[in-house]
Amino acid sequence: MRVSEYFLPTLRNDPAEAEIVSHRLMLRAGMIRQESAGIYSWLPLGFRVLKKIEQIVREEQDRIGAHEILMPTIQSADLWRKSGRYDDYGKEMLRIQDRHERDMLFGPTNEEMITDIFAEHAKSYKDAPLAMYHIQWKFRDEVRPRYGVMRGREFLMKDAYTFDLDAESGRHAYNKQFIAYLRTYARMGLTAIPMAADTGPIGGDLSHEFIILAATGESKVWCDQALLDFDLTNADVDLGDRAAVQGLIDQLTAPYAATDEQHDQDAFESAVPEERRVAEKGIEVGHIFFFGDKYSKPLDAYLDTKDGARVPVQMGSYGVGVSRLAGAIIEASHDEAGIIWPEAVAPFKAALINLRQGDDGCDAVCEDLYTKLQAAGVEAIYDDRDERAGVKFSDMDLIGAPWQIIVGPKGVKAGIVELKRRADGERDELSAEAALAKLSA
RNA sequence: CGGGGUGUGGCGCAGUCUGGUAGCGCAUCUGCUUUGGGAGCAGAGGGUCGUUGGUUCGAAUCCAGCCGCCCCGACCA
Repeated sequence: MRVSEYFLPTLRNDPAEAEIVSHRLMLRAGMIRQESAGIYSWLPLGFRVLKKIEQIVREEQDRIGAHEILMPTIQSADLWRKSGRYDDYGKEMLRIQDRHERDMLFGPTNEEMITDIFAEHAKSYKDAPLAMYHIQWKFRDEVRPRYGVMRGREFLMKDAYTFDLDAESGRHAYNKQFIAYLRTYARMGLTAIPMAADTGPIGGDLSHEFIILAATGESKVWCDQALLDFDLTNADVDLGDRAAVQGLIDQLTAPYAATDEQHDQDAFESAVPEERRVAEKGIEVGHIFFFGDKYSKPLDAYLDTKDGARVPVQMGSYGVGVSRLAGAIIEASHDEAGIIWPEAVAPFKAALINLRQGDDGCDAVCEDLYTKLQAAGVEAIYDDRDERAGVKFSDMDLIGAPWQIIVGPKGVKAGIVELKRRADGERDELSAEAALAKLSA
């Protein structure tokens, strides 16, 4: 992408309304624009990141056998009256009427709808187990939206739902999601800690939330360092083997982990040796629930068993705040100059900086490199604007591509370019070919 | 929902107390000079001062209502 042809409205000053760092940086980097309280447009740069995050979430859901669907944002009130949540949900639910004065709502979540979908077609034990998910915009009319996309009213969420014949099988579905969640966050360069959680208004008896560590996080967390050291991406477990999966879950839930509400300092100190005690702040980026027949009974989702009985399907639901993650990742990874994207979610892997636009030598090297980067499949943003070096450095640091290739007149004469790693500022001087080879590797 | 703040060109702000017809920095456009960390000079364009009503010869400024947005708390992906 050429910056000269892109829509990248970076800001030099912090917008007054943005308090926390991710909100400030997202606005300054031209990722989002606020439309009203808690509602944002995603501009080209931000949208690229959102899509990257979404894709990782999608791949990990697919990997555990969940099927992607897409349900509407607008739902009928009748469905919610059946579950009783039309009244229970309160003012957080945005209620609307269509032209026939039928009660509708902008979905805050989709348990009712998907249960209804499942119930219509699934009739026997042969139809379970089943897992489906969608990635769709939700609306929750928060009392106080804040912190940019971290607590928006309209937000993008992945919500998955599992359907099983019995609780044991349901537990296995829950466990697979648990593993998928940890893998999802790990792939984004995040350390996520699973915490036993309250089930809240969704109900049920088994629930975990996933918290990523960030100094600016909202909640305090205490846990055993062992949880941070555990490398799940290397844990090669057969997802079909219930006992093996349960073993892994037991291993991941055994160490101490708690947020403010449940934290018990004495228990923490007796359970965790001093050198392994972690007390930090975090951001909730996912929440999973197993709630059995809470929705299947009222919405009439029953399955015939082999021996002719009729049982309510056992369900779980699993949410990931996709748009929130964009902010959360920035909270976890930035410096004074701007965002430092983990490679997996970076809008561009490399920023090609031409320090002397219009200089024949610099232009030639940059154009050649840009073409070759594209050919090699390296997502690059080429700052080809007629701007001073300082402006380009600042903007490219701000938008946070993991790598910068800096091409200046002196280097061009000597046959070298500079490769700078955004995270730590480390620079290498090398030939353009070598830089290309390193980035394509 | 309680408490506190705020609204003035795209962004950041001054002006409001003490009423006299809108200003600064950055950004934008033009020209020249510059060119490895947000350049210099010269010129130009851009604002119903959130909104409605009131007071007044005259309102960004005073008064009243409404709206938007932000922060703190209680509540949440």
